[in-house]
Amino acid sequence: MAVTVKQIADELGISFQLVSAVLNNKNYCRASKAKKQLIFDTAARLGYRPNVNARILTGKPSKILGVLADLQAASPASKILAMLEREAAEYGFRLMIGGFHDRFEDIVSSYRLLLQHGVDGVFLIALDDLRYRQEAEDFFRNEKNLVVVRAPLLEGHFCIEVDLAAAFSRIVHILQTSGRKNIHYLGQDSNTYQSLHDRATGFAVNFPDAARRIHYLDDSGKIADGMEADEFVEKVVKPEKIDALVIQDDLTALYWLNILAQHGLRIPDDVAVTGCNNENFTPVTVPGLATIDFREAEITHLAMELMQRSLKNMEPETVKIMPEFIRRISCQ
Amino acid sequence: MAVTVKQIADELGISFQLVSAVLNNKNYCRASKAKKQLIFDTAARLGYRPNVNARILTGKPSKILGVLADLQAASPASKILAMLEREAAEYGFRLMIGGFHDRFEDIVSSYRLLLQHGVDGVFLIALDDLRYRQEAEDFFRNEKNLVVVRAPLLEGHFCIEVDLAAAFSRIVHILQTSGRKNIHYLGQDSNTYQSLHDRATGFAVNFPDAARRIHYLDDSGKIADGMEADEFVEKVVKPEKIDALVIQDDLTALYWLNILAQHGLRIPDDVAVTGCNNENFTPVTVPGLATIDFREAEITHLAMELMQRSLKNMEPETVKIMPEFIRRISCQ
DNA sequence: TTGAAAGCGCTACCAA
DNA sequence: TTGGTAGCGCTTTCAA
Repeated sequence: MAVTVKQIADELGISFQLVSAVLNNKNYCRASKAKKQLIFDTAARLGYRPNVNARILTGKPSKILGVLADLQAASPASKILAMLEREAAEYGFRLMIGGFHDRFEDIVSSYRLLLQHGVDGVFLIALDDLRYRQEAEDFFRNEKNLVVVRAPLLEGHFCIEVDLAAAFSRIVHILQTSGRKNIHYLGQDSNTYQSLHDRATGFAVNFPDAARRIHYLDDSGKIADGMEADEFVEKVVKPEKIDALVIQDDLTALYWLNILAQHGLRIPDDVAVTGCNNENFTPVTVPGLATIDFREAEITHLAMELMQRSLKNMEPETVKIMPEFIRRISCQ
Repeated sequence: MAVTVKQIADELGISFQLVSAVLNNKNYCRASKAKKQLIFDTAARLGYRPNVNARILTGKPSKILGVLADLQAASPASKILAMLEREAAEYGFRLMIGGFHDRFEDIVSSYRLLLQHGVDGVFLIALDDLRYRQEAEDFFRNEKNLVVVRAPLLEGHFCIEVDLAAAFSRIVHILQTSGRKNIHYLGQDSNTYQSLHDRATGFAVNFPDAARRIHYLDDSGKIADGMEADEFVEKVVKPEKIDALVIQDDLTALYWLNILAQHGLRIPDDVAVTGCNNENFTPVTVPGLATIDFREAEITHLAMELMQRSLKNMEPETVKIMPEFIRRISCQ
């Protein structure tokens, strides 16, 4: 059995209330120095650990933060969770996970469960699905202490916006500056996922004729009109002299890196290639793959910062984070 | 403010005890059918959610499971966490995270904190560091409901052993069967990390002359004796006619895939290459990289299963999981 | 300088 | 078929 304040009190023949007051350094406690020391010592000796649930019950903050995250999503959500745990621990918070995937009802029930456990606040991470935007807006409207990370910006809440559109626009700019003349985009169609949508949008702002430069991929890796990757290289990339491919993510980029090489195109000499996500393998591809880093460390640091502000009842705000372009040989 | 049993009771002019008894379907409750229905309806209408902390305080299980995990570790820990969350949710459990990294004190304090929150049990995941083996053994000796996943097997606890040694031994066997004559191993030195140690050990059991077949890498990617990778290919791989390289992980394998290709060696014709971890990029390397899958789905399923048994006070046991070799072109 | 009392929301037993 | 009582461990106010 865990040690309680009462046991410490009994041990010393005093009241448990005094013990509590002393251990929490309460200003309403005027115990003598000697007695204080005695209490501290006994607590340490007995290995006293306050019962968090009892404390929460009296209305104190739980120091638990909920994390609503789509952990099945692409890698950044897991990365963020890992770093967030560290960050939260620094401020004395625990993380409780509420997973969801694909169904908005799961988000709702996960969120409710987190509240039942008395979490002080909740991070919403990587709710990337645009179909739930309105529902989320409605459901969370009156909730307190919600910090939204990489998800649809929610009115009235603290949000961190990872500006993928700007990042992709910047890639185009860099490619243009380094002399690329015919820059195209490869990625999945973006009606559903905000982060995919943003990438294509960011790419597009640079071109009046963006439509013909954007080639959508279907789930099997083919071009959306049914064309195989090989065919695409021979019938589109080569004849049209495409000299730069901006690709939605590193995994897809790695795939195309290889396809292009197999067709005799040299990277970056003939075609520059860029990816996104800064996956662990990008430094060791051949050639090293230029990519975009989300700056998860900054994101999680900021997320905790915003959570603190929220807990202090400060006014909600949206902060933009500019992902970092990591230049590597594939786009020299 | 959250709705309480008392509010429901007041609303209906009855006692809150009755409400509690009815809502929990207690056998000691003999309320009339009509009243029961009334209580259920009112609870639903008011959106009643029981306060978990109060419930825990009365001694009921918290339905919270702690996860002690090194989230900074290589990918499998994050994967396992994500899947474990799903699995736990199926059985009505929440997960609370206690991170640690590199310091055993962190494990201890994280563990204590989890206990303070009244977790029903704790998963210990990816404590890979052999230096802590003894400390862990001692510290956890008398703890209850600990399920150890992919970590040093702990006496007296439920453990899941991912048999990497067997998997690496099996790779060697497969390579031999398919005619490879001179199989070598590349990986980091294994004094500290159990999982690295296991790989080399599994490789070694097949050879009386294992020592000369194992080449340790230092942190910078060089061979431990200071030789550069390029040099190694020219001075060792080619002259010694090494025709298979078993490599500790996929990322390192990808690196060597490229090094070998740059030196004119064909894969798999001249040299077969295998990795480990089943990282997302292995299907799209050139050629596709043979690898080892930890079978995280089975691991997490089993982990929950063992946790349930532990909660039922069944006898601790250790279950082995055999990782799956995924054959791809790199080792045909 | 200290202790008694009340209360957080809930469960469970017992008496009516 | 129901309500009273007690108690989980803690915090805080108030009285001594």
